[in-house]
Amino acid sequence: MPTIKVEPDDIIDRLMEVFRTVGYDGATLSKLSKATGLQRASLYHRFPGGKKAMAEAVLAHAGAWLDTHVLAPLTSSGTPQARLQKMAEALDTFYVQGGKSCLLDSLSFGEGSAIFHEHIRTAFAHWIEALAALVVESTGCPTAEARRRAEDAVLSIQGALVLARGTGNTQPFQRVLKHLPSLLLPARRSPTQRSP
Amino acid sequence: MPTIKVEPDDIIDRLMEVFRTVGYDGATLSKLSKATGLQRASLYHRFPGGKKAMAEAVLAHAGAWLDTHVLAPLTSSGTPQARLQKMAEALDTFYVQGGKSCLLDSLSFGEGSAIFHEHIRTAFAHWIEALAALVVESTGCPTAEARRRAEDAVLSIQGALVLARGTGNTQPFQRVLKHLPSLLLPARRSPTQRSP
DNA sequence: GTCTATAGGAAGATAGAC
DNA sequence: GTCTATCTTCCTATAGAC
Repeated sequence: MPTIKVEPDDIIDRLMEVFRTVGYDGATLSKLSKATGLQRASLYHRFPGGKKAMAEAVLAHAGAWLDTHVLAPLTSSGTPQARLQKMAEALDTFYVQGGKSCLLDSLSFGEGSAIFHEHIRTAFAHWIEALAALVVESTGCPTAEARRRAEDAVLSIQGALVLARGTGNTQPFQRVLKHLPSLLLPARRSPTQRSP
Repeated sequence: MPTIKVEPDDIIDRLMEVFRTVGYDGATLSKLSKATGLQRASLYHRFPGGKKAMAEAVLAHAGAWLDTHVLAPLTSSGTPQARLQKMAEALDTFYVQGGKSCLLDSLSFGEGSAIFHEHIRTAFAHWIEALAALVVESTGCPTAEARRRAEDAVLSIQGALVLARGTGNTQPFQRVLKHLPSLLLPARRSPTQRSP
């Protein structure tokens, strides 16, 4: 146990950087090797399950991060605005001001879609449920309406990341983060009703 | 010239189905061959530039579709609501009620990101500009505000597709399409100002 | 214009030395 | 725990018959 343990989190972070940038099919062992500084065989020593196991470890790491930095703040004490603010700050860091893609998007194409579909599905579900619960608790609005707003929030974040990747413009992402409170906790008038 | 011409649009459609589902890196010649019913060599006969040329043809085809079914209706005559309705119907068809992904998303990962970035960037730009022009023309609001609303519209569509692919739930996509008029042409009150 | 056959290389994965 | 060397499979792309 006195042997120096090479931080596995560093490795995971570097693997994640590859998967979120090029997707599952694009993440070749060569790229993963280069990104981590480890030879292919060394990666197989740490992840006997190969590339699939690496992506699963990355997804698990991101899931834990979601729990800690997004879901936990949403259910903490403090005003709803403060809790959303915590989440927004965490997302801003995780997505590097909108410049990095979401694994839930990049891993849902190609071979990854079949392998990780259940994991991706539950990640979205937990995120939406936590936001909807906050909306219900804070506004007392019906659960169906709260769920719609929560879906809109998550969808806006994901869309802003797609737009940022496609255009190089991260302003929409910043704007979405900033307007999360007004989207989720509007002062009055049901957003389902629109003017004549 | 009397030789029967095998519809190239059918081929393009089948190629597009592969690229939008698995991305550029995931689109192997085997999958493209199986999807089109043509052997690899036959695909190279039609697309001497190989896989890259196939994806470019698909992207050009989608770009032409965008011009015809999205951009043209937006600049046509008729009420703004009617024009947005035309666009929404076209998008609903193109994305198969939210069940299919957008090429601008799937082709922006991995090797495709470098190859198609400029094409993707301009596609987003034209789409947003056309929507912003409609907003300015219809509401007379400042161009900066119109552009924000246009970005929000595109971003919501993209995010809804990501969410649909991740969760299997296409209701948010349907809701986004339905609420495009209220998002882009709200009756009153600037959306940048939120209540105290 | 389509096919079979194949070249040449990169993919994921493993064996075994150190 | 990391490495070099290697295996097998699959990849993109081409040659040439029909």
